[in-house]
Amino acid sequence: MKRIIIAEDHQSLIDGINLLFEHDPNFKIVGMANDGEKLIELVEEKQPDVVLTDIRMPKIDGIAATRMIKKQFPEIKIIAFTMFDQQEAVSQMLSAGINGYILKNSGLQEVKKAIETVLNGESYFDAGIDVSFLNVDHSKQEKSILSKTEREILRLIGEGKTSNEIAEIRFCSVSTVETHRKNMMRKLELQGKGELLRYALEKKYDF
Amino acid sequence: MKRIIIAEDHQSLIDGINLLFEHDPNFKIVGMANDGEKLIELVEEKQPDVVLTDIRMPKIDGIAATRMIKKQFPEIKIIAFTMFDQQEAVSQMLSAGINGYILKNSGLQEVKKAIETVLNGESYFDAGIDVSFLNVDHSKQEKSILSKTEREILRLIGEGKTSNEIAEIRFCSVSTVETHRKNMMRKLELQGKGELLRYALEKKYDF
DNA sequence: TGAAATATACCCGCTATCGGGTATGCCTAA
DNA sequence: TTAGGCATACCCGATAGCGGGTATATTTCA
Repeated sequence: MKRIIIAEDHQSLIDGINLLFEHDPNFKIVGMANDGEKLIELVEEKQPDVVLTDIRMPKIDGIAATRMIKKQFPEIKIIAFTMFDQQEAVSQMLSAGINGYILKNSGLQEVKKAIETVLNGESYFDAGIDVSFLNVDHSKQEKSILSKTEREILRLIGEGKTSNEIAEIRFCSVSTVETHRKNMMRKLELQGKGELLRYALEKKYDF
Repeated sequence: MKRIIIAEDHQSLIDGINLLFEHDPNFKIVGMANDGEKLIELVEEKQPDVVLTDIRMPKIDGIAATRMIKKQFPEIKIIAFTMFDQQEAVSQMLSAGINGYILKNSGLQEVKKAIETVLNGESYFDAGIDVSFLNVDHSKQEKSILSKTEREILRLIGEGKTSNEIAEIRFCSVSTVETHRKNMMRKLELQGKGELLRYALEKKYDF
């Protein structure tokens, strides 16, 4: 009998998955969390076979939670259950050591299939996920590594701060902030007005 | 035996609700839709006792769908099932003639309770909803949610398109796009250069 | 040691976005 | 019937963000 923990901030969805496994002797839901912090606590306490987790959650997000769990319990299988089908989310989750990835607009049978597959030692990826980029993307990520200051500024950009505000926060000139912006854009091969903000928001789980 | 139709773009949630009523002789799910258009068709065909609907859905949103259904079949009870607890959404839904309003981060028991309550002729509002404004703010409900065109443009903003590109895509003037931008910023009470992009990115998975 | 990366700061110029308007025709809800 | 929301489109002015530079001091590491 395989033990499962679910982390998901919509209780209605947790209830649904609960019902799915209620009368199945092969699986048992041993814990449910509405945020990442609770998830970590539960995993440490119960040490389940499989974790099903959302990405966007209060307190600790799914990517950070996955990293923490995989570090402590590498044998626990983790499946991301989310509405994101963005490449960024998928690749971040992959680097965090995820075993499967399913989308919420798939049915619950997909959930069951994913759990069975990862317990079998294989990976499971929803058909709706574009995995074609996985071969290409690896080389591109190595040559664009931001420095500490750049990441700090990128984080502030992601928080909605303007260059002016960032300069004030960091006690430096606006020119310096702008230079860092430009250097980041060059490194990340971005172009256009909002692209750095977009990048900051999409990558914000890296910090 | 009461007949229910569900409209919701996350199949997993539909499956969960389905499981909830599967072994209950008092209720029967007679239809499921993944968008508003399908919902209208289904309601006309099946004429259920209760409709459970999301607000943001493809093609026709829940508010418009509710208006259409209530116009044709005023006796059908409609419950909004959504993650929005914004006053605008609640008041729009109220004026559309909704009978109940529950949030997705409530449990499935809440769903059952809501359905039973509205079938009893009463209204049901989730405890998580701020209804305090209903008595006070009745005149002030002009803070509506975004229109169809506005949402379309917001989606394109979220995809990184500039106003110029959006104008080309939609075969309209740049001025029009800019006006919609400004109207959205007014409605959403946003200010500052990147805020609309930020909003678009943060909300884009909620559709 | 010396090249490369990093952090700091400035220059000029461009333009998309934003904050104010105004306007007109259409459609719907009260 | 009529007020209000909606979609369309324009005006002006301000400015933050970007593109393309240059410059210098420090740190890192091969």
